[in-house]
Amino acid sequence: MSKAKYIPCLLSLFRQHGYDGATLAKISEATGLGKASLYHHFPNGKDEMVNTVLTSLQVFMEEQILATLAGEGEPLTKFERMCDRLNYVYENGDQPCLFAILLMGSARDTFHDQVKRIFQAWIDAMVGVFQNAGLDQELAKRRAEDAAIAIQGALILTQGLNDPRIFQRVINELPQKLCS
Amino acid sequence: MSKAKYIPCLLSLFRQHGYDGATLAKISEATGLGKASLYHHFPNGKDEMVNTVLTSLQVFMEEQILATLAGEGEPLTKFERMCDRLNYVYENGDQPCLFAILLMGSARDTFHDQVKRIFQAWIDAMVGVFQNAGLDQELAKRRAEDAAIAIQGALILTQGLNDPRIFQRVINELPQKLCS
DNA sequence: GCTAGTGTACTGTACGTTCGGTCTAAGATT
DNA sequence: AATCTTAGACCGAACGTACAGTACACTAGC
Repeated sequence: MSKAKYIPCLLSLFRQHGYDGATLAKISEATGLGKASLYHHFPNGKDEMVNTVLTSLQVFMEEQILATLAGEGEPLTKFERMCDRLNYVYENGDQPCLFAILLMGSARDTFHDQVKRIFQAWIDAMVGVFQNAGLDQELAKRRAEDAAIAIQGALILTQGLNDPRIFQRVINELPQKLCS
Repeated sequence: MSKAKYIPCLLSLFRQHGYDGATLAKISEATGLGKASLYHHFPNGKDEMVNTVLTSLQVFMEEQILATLAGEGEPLTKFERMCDRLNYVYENGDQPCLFAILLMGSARDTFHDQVKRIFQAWIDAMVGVFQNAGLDQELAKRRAEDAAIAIQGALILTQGLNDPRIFQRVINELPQKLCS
């Protein structure tokens, strides 16, 4: 499955231009592959490219974040690790969230279900941490949602104001905030 | 300026389909105007339609939210009013934020500056409230940013999970949270 | 000689935009 | 009062372009 080779490039393109803005011409230029080659690797076209990237992000989350949250350790340590990994995917706030992008373009219908599952799994994993720490279910759910809200909101505002310091501040403060 | 007549319809379309997804064909169908008639009202095409909607949202914010924040009254009352107005524009969380949509499509470059100004003005207005209440500048800025983050993040998560209760909870809790 | 991968040239479609014009209603002219 | 003029709202049909996607012959490496 040599598709993996093109994931970073595709991710970057979809984040920069959105689903509709990332045309096959741009993808062809960025990957260095002719259209025919793109369709050789991704027979189902653009949607398959997005799906591949989306799945790789899902795997990253499961292996790097959900696994940590579900594993052994202090809640604070887990959330620090989570924020470190989020900081890595979003490149210190320089990159927008592909999930949000897909939710806001014409491809919403196609990918909404998958995005929903990813969001839900992430929140559920955080809820687990809070419940293990003794919080009741309602409070655990609220805190987990608030964490996701803070990350997503920070990414939007960082994009809107063109100021990565906003994302960095949120990422730095979040672990403490969640454990207080 | 009969353009105003079509703003609600256009806003709805751009929020539902995004900039690229809202094609002239769909706009024509939704407004009941032929494509050529659309160009009679908006000689500069789609960009002018977006700009008209964007400007009307800016005016709404200035008149309904920024004016309140800058006026007389208790901070808590001001933020309650702000959240009430936000709840109205976003239709209880059913509608996504047009600013975020424009930041994430292929039209980012065209509208980024205007969106940035709107975000900045909103945050500045909130900073003013906090400073009037005696908070130092740094803390005021952080809290104002956190408010915007909470709103934007809640909208994303509400869209992603298809659960307006998330937005409603954030809107309900926000005024108290900002004043504590 | 087979196969994964590629380049070129092409297809049909859907896009934003423009053209040329009709219809209506209100004012002005006779 | 009847006719002419004008301006704005409107629209069907078409334009050129750029899109996603395809056909097919070719090549390099096994």
